Amino acid sequence: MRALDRGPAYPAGHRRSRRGDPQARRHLRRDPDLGRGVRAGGRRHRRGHDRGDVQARAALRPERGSGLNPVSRLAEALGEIAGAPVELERPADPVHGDYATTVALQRAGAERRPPREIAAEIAARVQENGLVDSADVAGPGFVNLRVSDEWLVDALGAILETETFGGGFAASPERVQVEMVSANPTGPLTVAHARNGAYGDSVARLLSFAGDVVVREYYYNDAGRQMELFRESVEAVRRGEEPPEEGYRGAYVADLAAEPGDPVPRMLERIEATLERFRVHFHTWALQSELEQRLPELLPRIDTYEKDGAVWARSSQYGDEQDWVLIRSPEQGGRPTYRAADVAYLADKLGRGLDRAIYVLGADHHGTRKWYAAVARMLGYDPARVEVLLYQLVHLVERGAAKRMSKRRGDVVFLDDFLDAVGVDAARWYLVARGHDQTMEIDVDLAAEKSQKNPVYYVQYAHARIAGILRNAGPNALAPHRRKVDPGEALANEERELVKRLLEFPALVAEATERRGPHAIPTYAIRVADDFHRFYHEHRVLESENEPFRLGLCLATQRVVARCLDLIGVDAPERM
RNA sequence: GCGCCCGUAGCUCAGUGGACAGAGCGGCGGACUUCUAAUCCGCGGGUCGCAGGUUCGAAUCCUGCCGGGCGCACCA
Repeated sequence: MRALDRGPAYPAGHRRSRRGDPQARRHLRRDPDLGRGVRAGGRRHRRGHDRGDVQARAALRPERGSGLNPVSRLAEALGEIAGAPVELERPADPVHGDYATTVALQRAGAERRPPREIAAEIAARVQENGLVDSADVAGPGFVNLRVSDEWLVDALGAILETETFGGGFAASPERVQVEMVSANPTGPLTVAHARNGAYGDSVARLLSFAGDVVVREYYYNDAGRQMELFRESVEAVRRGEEPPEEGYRGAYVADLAAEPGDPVPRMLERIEATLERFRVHFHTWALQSELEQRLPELLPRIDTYEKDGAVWARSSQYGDEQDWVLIRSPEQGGRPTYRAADVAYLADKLGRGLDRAIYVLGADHHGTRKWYAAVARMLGYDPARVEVLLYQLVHLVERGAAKRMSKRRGDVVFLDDFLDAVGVDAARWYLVARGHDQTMEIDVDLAAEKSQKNPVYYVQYAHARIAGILRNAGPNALAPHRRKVDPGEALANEERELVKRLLEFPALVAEATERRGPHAIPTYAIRVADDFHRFYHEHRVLESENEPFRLGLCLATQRVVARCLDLIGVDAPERM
């Protein structure tokens, strides 16, 4: 059993490290996970409320595990009849029934009996039991099931029982930190960073929905060579000179040069504003310079040695491919490398009561996977507590030709411009709808046009249509007594399909979370919208025979659609 | 050379052991006196990179090859 009432996850020194910065504002942040404002700094606040948060969440979570999920319940009941765990799937072809199981095929080998024979026995017993309308054997040994209208009506009732249908499935809730974006403040965020944010934030939202307590953190190097180059570049422009060879250029550098003072705080401010606009809300910001101050205390904790005047981590003995320099030799300046800060950072994360530290990194950093695991081992922590999530890179295409992004040349598509062109909803949808292991192409020319064809509007429209129906139904239509679903006649095909679609949600969202694959959510949301639009087209809701049932169906659909959209950071509009 | 990821319809992509492989976009043709037509219905389109293997069953798992992306720093 994991302790949930440990001390605060964040010591004061790390809550908000930009104090002293001109723009280290202490704004009250809206925290989507904890459902209330959380001050971005201050230990007292957190200590007083953390435990309560977890318990409040637990109380909001009527659905633990598979207990109340109708499909799981059916599978469990079938499992008892079959004498083996049963998984239900939805056959692609409707003639194969509502649900199917391959349990007979799987057991045939061990039992040394023909699968169809086993399937026939199971089907017969299920039929007798009255759990389903019909159970048939098909093909090599599938058991195809058709559920009754009553079962579907009850199932819809179960969906409507809780607004968090499908959530709260974490086996043992954890304190998780998701560190993402973490771009150095040497320029505005680009669409490449946006993929990081869209992906990482959706994973964070999934974990939160599962029941974990999630904190989003942004880490940046405020002291390294890149920052020097950035400041030098701005200074050069101010003097009317060319930026250094390896420096930064582009219109934004000129803009920063036009105003006096350190450009870094202004850059950070812009980054933060862009992220807020992109609906990625950070709780904490970590600085490399602060972590470096703790090196004297932390480095002795790990396995190091000196060679050629530098201090090395013996990471090759802990699972990495090689050893790495932590402190440069005096000839090279004697400063710590970023890997030294990595050590301090991970020690800090895992030492402050976090169960799991998640890094969201572009595929060009895949080499650091073994490094982080090695650091965890060197520090004496279980490497399973460190998770590195990789996403493939974003390529830009312009006029059919690949465009190489380089921030230094200013040859990029900034996230702000991308959002101006396509809107936040379309951008977030687009960036998370592809599998994270898939390289992604963004056609700069078609970005704006594409937005009108983005399936996100199809899904949002389903939500808005339902909102319209519920508005017209009036405030009393959904009072509990009227939601008692009670179809006056046999359910129509479109109604059955829609209920079954909604019932897929718990398993789908759990798998998406498990696999860290939020792209399954938009794919599913399209299916839900599909089924709803078809239903809508065929049947009237208001003033129909089945109005109570259909209103319940609409409400349940609206909630699932809204949940899907929220999980990927997209708005669910009431009108379109 | 070594490591990670990817090759599925014209294009962008779903589909990590099940039944004839799917969607969007693009093309063609239909449907609104109605709770929103940003919708619905129909048609066309694929040697799932190639070759073996495992399995009752493979786009999916294993091996090898071909093609593409990304890494392999006293840069971050």
